[in-house]
Amino acid sequence: MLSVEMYPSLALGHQRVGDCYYRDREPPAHMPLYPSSYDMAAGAMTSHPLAPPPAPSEPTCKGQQDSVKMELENGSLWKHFCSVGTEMIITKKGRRMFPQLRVKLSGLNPALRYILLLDMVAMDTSRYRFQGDTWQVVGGAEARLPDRVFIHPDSPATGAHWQSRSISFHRAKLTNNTLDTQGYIILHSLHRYQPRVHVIEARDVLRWGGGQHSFIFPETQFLTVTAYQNNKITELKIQSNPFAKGFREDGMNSKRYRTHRHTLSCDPCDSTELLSQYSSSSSSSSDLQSLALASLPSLPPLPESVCGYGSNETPFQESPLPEQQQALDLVVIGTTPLVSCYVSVTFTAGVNNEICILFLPCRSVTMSLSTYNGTYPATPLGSSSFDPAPHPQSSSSYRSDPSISQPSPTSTFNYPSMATTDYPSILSSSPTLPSSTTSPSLQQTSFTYPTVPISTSSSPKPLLSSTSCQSILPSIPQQGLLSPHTPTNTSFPSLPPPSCQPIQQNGVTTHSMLTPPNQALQAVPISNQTPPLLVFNPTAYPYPNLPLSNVIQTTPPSFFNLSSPSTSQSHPVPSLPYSLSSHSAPLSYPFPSLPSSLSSSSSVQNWTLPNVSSGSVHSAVSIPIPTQMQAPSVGSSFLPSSFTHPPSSLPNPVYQPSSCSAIPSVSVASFQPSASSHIPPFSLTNHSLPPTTCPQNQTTTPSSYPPIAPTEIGSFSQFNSGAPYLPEMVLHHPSLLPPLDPSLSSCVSSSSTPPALYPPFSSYPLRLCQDPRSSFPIPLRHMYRQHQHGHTHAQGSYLDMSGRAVF
DNA sequence: TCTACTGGCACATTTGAACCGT
DNA sequence: AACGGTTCAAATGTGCCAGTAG
Repeated sequence: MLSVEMYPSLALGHQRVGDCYYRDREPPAHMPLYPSSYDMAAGAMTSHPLAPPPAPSEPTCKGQQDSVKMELENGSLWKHFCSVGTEMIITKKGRRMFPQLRVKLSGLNPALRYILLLDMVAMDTSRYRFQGDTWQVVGGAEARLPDRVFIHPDSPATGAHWQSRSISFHRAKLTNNTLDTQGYIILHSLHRYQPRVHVIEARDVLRWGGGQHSFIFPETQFLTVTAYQNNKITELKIQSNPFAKGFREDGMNSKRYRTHRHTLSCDPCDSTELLSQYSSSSSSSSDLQSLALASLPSLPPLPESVCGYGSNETPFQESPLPEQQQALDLVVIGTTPLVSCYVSVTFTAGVNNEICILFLPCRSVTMSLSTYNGTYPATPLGSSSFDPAPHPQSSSSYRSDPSISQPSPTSTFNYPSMATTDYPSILSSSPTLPSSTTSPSLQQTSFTYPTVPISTSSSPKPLLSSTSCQSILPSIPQQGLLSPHTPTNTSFPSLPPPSCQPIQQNGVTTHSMLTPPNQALQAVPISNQTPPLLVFNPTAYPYPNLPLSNVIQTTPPSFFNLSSPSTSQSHPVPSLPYSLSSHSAPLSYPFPSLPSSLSSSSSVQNWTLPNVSSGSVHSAVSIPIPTQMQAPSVGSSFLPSSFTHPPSSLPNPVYQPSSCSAIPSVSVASFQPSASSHIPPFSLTNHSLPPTTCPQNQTTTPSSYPPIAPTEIGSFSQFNSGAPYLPEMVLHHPSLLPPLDPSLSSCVSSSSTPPALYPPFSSYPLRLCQDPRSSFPIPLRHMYRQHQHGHTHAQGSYLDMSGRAVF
């Protein structure tokens, strides 16, 4: 299955934004771009600012670690929108994004499989309002919502597949329905978000956790709205989106036409005739409409395009790859095409001491990394988990370009005009977890949330001064030279430096996403250059047979492969019975990590859905975690009530999944791919990580880790037999990973272990949803539709990660 | 009263089944 | 019977707008 555990880093959710860097930048480049709202909130709550992480060191294998690059194909369109202020409609039923996120990948290993994910990162903790033609901060952000991730329907697919076509996330939908059951990405209205794309190496259908590359495109950030606020955006959308052709000036549903529709003096039949004259021609409807409208003397000439690109661009092109050809042999594991499923996985290591897997019905291809904690909002901050005060610095990321926007006394919010040069898209080109304490990806741990003055003022504050880049940094050493470790000051200078690329938000050193490439965060054109990799430390560990570019492996391959003597005994893991054909659509994949009774496809298909009302999840699969890693009190089963959400006092709960406590549980022991051509039962041998492998102490190189006896992976040609995966490679940056409670793990008991700033992390369930329409050998759209129209949830209710019934 | 949100509407596009001819 | 092309209807996507709720 999409073992979530296979993708622990994702479980981090928004907080991962901090690990996103412009890899082509030098040291300052790895400063976190944006802390998620969650991060911000967490930071605001904590009274124990994290110590700055060690100064990043130059990766020894820089350049080798990763050459994965991602380009935003429709970047020009995005930039147009960004220059105006991109708004995305969100509805209860879900709304697609436009412009759609269409990217091009390169640098992947053609033989390896990758999973592409899309998620949204809250850019700040503010709520906005469109006033006076500008966006202004009007208060604090809403409570954190369930983190959901959209899995590209092609996932998993080989690198060759991804690189051979443009990758479109046009099927991703945004919703403001917090109770959404379709798996759409849930967002708050009037909030700012930044789309983020993850490329995760999927070693096989059941295991994720290879190198992870996260990308963001600054120009793709947007504000969510339920109705367009800025007319310019509306015009842009109408001009650019084929679905909105009817609203174009030459369309039959245009304002102009509507206005005149009932007042037209001309005989409607005339227009009809005009249209009929061309009805048989190849003229587009727009052309016909134009002709029809042309007959209306009261209408002025119709502009071709508001921005000049609307007519030339084909913004709504589908991915070259027909959906039916797309492969999706990932999400369906354990079910038939007729039975799409939700997979909810919970990381409970350290607390519940087990990993629970929920198989739940679903109809979309999204994965929810439910780190949402319904109780989380209740924080020491008061009524809001977020700092209600508008953070000038938070908006600084939207630093307006003086050359583009006129200074406004009201400090209007202006999106920056995008530079002609593409921004580096890579935020985080690195393994999910840094293997070294110097890993840039851990920069987020440098978030030293200053005690931001909580303003209760209801007066709207300017989102951003159009004349200056606001930063909370008292002083920025130098443009582009601000170290991510620069001590932060809790004070917020009213007058930020004239220009500041590095922006610190709530103490989080970051860069303006809108920073022109030629500045501190100067980006290298994506298309032509391979930005230097700032990401990782040589301590990254290569997967077997992975090219050096992909060697960084800091993420446990899979939580599902938790090795534990007890686990192996109680839940024999069947060997993978299938080969990973590129686009095979597994109709019934036995679930290796499941008890034998549940491993069969039939069992999975008939899986009983959790009964929310009863407070128990019947379909949950609990995988005990090694005792030594267990928290003092561990639940024996996955129960809704067992979700131990981080206390509101947690400094930064979002990091918990990465906590040392979680890693040991993942104890990669069973993930030793070998040269052997068959897949043996997952070894459940518990490979306790020696103290030396403790993330906190991790400064050693891969070579320092004795290879673990490789296990046969099977027919995965991509797996190099010669390079066994080293579980110990899963390292954690001390500053990033919340140290385990000393009592929980010996590895954290060392003197070098920083004080435990985080309580044992709670569960971080992952919910996977599949869109049956994608890549199945047989058409599923019809079935999908039937489900949709039924408005019924025959699958039953299921428990969201927050413990509440979703449906 | 204002703001944000919702649902219905009309229009356009997409999708897939049905039909037809080879 | 199989295949390919065309047609058509339904589903879906989109912005607009009136109404509603807070």
